[in-house]
Amino acid sequence: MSAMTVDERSTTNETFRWLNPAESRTWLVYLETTRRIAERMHRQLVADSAISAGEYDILARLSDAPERTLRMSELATRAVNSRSRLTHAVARMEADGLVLRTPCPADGRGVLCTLTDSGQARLAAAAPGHVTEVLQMMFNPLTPAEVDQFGDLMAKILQSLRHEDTHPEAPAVDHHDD
Amino acid sequence: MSAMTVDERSTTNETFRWLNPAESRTWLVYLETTRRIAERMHRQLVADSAISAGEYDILARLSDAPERTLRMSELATRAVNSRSRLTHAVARMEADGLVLRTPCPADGRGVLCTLTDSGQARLAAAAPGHVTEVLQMMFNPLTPAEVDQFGDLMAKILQSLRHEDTHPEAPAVDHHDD
DNA sequence: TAAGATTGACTTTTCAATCTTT
DNA sequence: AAAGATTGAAAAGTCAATCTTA
Repeated sequence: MSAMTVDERSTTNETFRWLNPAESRTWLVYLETTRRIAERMHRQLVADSAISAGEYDILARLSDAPERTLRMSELATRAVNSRSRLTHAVARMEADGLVLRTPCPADGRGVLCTLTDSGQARLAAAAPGHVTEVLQMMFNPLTPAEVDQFGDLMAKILQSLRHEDTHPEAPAVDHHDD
Repeated sequence: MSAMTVDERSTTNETFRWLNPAESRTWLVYLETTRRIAERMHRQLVADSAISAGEYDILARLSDAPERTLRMSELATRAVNSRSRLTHAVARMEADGLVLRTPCPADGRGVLCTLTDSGQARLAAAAPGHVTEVLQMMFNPLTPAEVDQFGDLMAKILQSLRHEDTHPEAPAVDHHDD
């Protein structure tokens, strides 16, 4: 994705600029690394436990929730995003007996999604292999100090992403030179 | 995806362990951050330029290649992965006039994929908006030193990933305590 | 009217053949 | 037989309604 290097800046308005070499290199490494990690994570889960990465995520969120239960909207926010994708995914998982849906007593519009014993068992069977893969992919190559550094940098980016999602149109750049 | 916390270690063999708190935190931040970045990148491209992130990637790889041309297998490796996904995607893009396929003269099995002028124009139109989004998402919140740090950490992980893909079954852990 | 969730149509991806050339 | 690429059917995801309750 390095057609940052297309030299066409005629559509520019305002203070547009391209990526500098350091940014470009970091961005390319970022793209390849994240793509590979997602791919390997998914493959390992499917091969060893017959669940997709998205399904694992859903099971994990439910497992951590009180009563192993979460409202669909909450689950969508925490796990996969997209309401309708979650509905489709949960419908498939319910057919497989991994989760269970019940009307929400407190709010007639809501639906509660609960992890079944079977779902919990599937998660428990999948978790060690998944964690081993995560360790091998991401943490074995890093020292403890680097693990923290990496987390800090990611957190800094994430904070900015969340901020921009909450306050759209707010550029969030520091303009100390105008 | 924090069902690293499932306390079931019976399926363990060898020297299995769970993530420690620092690793767990970094992993969760990593997952949310990368998911958000991929999502925003894709949305911005579709909204502003009517192309998907995957299509942008294909256009960009071709644009950087000599003669704006790459063999399908090479393009698959560099861009999207999966042979058949690339075939389907390129078929759609060819129908839209963005790329062109021709038999490979050197190897009768191969197929060359070439970026058309129309495809180049589409890429040029999309690139500034895309780069602006990348800057805003990833680089505005970081100092130049942090950009390098981040790139270095990612590169370290990537190197290990590539190594494991090349040498399967080689754990690549340092066992300085046995 | 808005929020929560679902539905169905359409698009994209995956997976397992298949076909051709080396 | 193996590599490069394609195909078509099945699975998953997206998007724009739709339905129900607050």
